[in-house]
Amino acid sequence: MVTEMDTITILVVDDHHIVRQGLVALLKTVPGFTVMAEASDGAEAVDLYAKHHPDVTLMDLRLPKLGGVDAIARIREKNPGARIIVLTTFDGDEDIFRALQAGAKGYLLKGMDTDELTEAIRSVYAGKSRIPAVVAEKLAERMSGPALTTRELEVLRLIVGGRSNKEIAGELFISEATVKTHINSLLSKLGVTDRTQAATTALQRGIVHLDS
Amino acid sequence: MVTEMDTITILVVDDHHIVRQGLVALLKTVPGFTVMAEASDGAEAVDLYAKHHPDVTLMDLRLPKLGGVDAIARIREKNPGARIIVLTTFDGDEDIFRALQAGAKGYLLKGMDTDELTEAIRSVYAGKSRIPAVVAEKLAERMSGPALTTRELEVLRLIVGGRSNKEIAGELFISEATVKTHINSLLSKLGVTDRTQAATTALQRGIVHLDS
DNA sequence: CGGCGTCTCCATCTTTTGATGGATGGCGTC
DNA sequence: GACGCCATCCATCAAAAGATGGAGACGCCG
Repeated sequence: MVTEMDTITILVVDDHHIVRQGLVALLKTVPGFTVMAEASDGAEAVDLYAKHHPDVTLMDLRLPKLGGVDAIARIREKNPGARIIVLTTFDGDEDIFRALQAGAKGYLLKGMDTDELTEAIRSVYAGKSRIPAVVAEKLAERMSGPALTTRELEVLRLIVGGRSNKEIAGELFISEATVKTHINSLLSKLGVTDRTQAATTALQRGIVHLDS
Repeated sequence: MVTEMDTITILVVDDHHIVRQGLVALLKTVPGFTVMAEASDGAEAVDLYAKHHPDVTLMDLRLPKLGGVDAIARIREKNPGARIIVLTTFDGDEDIFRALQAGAKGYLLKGMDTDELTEAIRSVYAGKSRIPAVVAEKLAERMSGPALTTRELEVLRLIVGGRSNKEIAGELFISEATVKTHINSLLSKLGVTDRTQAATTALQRGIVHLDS
């Protein structure tokens, strides 16, 4: 139960200065919310969490130095009760999934209005978790397929990297035939029929990222 | 020349509520800047520009209804003197290029600090254009290669869409052999060796987008 | 006009890719 | 330990993709 008197302390984590400003400005208008700290990368987020122990943390996933997912994991490692809301411009399902695995309690899309944001913060603060319908849907879709094995993921990453089967075989020290087997199973797991589709859907679903 | 007395009126265009708030909050702290209007999509941006004629427009490229590039083009069609700064989280070179083609005078990345932002606004207001080094570099890189033809672009889009050569041939009413020719030339223009690389670099360079 | 560039189109040959079927070894459960 | 389960590995064969060389159509400029 949250009384009118309580003030919810918040840590904001985002590498974009403008977004941080936006969140602070937005949250300042809501009575009962206090932004107690701001971090611009994952490592700083971990430090600031340890120092301030905010009630709720709003965290972007794409962060320099230490990724959002890892930051969440580290924070919750030492503070299992940490209430963290992921706030991102839709990166793809896989990131959502991993963030929730790592212990995020909510997942919000930038571009939501103030009401949605404040309501989510209050919900999560109250111990509930909060996943918007769009996200839940994507999540369910992702769940449908079986998970890729470690090897399959490695191969997939190399495919997205533009390597040929021969090159993949060389880099993984396996035969080209084996590479094909892995490709075959990952193709069927992803529900596609060739490597190009595998690459694009992997990117779309956020299973791998283009490092630009 | 800008005197101390002048106030620069600004139109902010971004579909993310939070980003708009951030910009407004940020700009409010700078004396001489006035955010006179905010738009959340391209169509609204065009309308509000016509209504207010701001000195400078800050515009995101990824917008609902009417894309940022098109919005820039429409605004400058009627107002050739319009000073527009693109403000985006790096979408890929092609978008930068098209935005500048459409008449954008500056290109900023979200995540820049207040000084860079204000300086860019003042520069553009003064009639100069302002492209950060990172962006200029990418732009030069893009310029290096020859442009894809209309047909090649169509084929490329279908490749990214996961179509086979046979399917592409069917959709474009040409023979499969012809498809291969187009692919061959676009491969060399993109500087890659197969369709998967073509797909990923096309996405990376923002030549095509995954519509998710 | 004549030549030049370029976009479009097509056929043949080689390489790569993907489909299929099957073998090995680890790991947990009963 | 015996069993199934699954990840990993491999070989063979058909299909798709890519390299190469070349032809006709069109606009542009000297």
